[in-house]
Amino acid sequence: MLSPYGLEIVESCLTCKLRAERIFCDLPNSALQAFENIKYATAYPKGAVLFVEGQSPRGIFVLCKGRVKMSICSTDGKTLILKIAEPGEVLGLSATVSGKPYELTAETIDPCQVNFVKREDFLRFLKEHGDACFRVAEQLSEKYNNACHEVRSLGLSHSAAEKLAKLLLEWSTRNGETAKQEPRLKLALTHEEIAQMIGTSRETVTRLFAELKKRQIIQSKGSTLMIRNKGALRLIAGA
Amino acid sequence: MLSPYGLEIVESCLTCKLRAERIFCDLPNSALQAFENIKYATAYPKGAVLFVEGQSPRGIFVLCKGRVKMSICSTDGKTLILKIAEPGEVLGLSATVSGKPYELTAETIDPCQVNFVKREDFLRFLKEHGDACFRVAEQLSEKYNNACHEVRSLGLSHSAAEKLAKLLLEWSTRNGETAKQEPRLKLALTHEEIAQMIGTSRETVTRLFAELKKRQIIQSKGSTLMIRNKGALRLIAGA
DNA sequence: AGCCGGTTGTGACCGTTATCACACCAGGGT
DNA sequence: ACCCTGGTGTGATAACGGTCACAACCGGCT
Repeated sequence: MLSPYGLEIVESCLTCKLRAERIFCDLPNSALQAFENIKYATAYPKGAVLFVEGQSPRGIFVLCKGRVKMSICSTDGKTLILKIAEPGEVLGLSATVSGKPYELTAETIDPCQVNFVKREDFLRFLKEHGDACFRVAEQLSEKYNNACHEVRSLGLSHSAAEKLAKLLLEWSTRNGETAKQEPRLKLALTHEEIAQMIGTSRETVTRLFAELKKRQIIQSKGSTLMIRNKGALRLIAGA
Repeated sequence: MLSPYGLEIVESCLTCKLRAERIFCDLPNSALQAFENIKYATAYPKGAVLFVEGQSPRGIFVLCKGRVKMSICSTDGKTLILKIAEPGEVLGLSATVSGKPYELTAETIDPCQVNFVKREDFLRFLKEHGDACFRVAEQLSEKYNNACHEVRSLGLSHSAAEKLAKLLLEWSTRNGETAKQEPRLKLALTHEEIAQMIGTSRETVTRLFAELKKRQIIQSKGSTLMIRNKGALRLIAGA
């Protein structure tokens, strides 16, 4: 079957082939069946806003397909991207558990498939399924861990160069490029967005990239970026 | 009874008078009894290190009395204080749940009473007590929320002045001084430590305080600080 | 009293980076 | 071909804040 935004919808969690790899989805069948009954399978186009920071929590969004930009934003319009969520992640979890407002804004950057669960339903589900509750704790730990990394990067770096280098190195540890001498990665974000990820200005990012290219540390063709000198990059990252 | 560091030890969680006010301690009696059996009541002097970031998790530390400084630290020795933990908080929780290394360092800044629970015991306890598991999720949400605030402050502020103003305003919302026109607060930290909380240098903090005093926004006698112009402070904080 | 360590105050200097202001260059639509 | 829009390169300028270097201060100790 084909959905609105050119997505093939996975109808049921029970038959989802991606289950085993995911932290949250991989539950015993009884719990999964219960989950099945309270979830709403939905799809969003690129650029859709799932929730906005400050809203009181309506429920959780389990991301099945596509990527979602998680950000905070100041009164004067400056935006900071905390992370790009990947399939398998549960969005809005901490707010839904605690009842406090969403602390982030979630905006799709691909067409996305999402399972939504209303807050009351979800809380009831947790009370009834202890094992799911533990998974939630695990997911929250994961998120906390992430946030700590962000704090470390933002708070302990001396320069924008350091933060950019850290980001590139982190990206290069994905997609099985970890071990490679000269890892490649797809630059899926604009300079503006990268700037928002490391808390600096767009111009600075552009200049830093130019600098890195001049020093032969990176190289790019099209949207593919190749790290030619991992050592030098690590040096800049301050480790 | 009197303990090593001049602390009066609360022997049992079951009779602890502080229970009701605390998020984690307030559990049904059956769970609390089980908790009682696996916890070790311990006491630490001021300056003791409960755990260090990067260590693999030995277990959780429930803080009953005293304050604990939670910080991260870079390779070159720079320190960033994320928060000062107060009684009732559970330290090392996310690492213990996920099994990943502690992401923070915990150091007592008062004589402290702490209930320690070994990781295996704690995980078993969680499996057997669904309601406790939910409390853990709540605590983790709380911590995540905190971390997000830290990220916001570090990442979206334009200046050190802004961050300091935010910190002072946050402090002033404690101790029931919230509503007051000219809230007072005890300055329990040195300029150095304040600097580490907002990710700036000690000298900058000193200069900022001088500036604020000159502009009659704050006033201090001894270790007591009085906010004389909340409006102006809020303006500096950018809200 | 005198000495000490830790803390606070202050000046000078200089690097990093935000900001503004453009030029430039795709790609898409008409 | 044209324009537009959104992304990218690059210079000039100013300010914020880190760092170094001291002086001043304030307990506590002997």
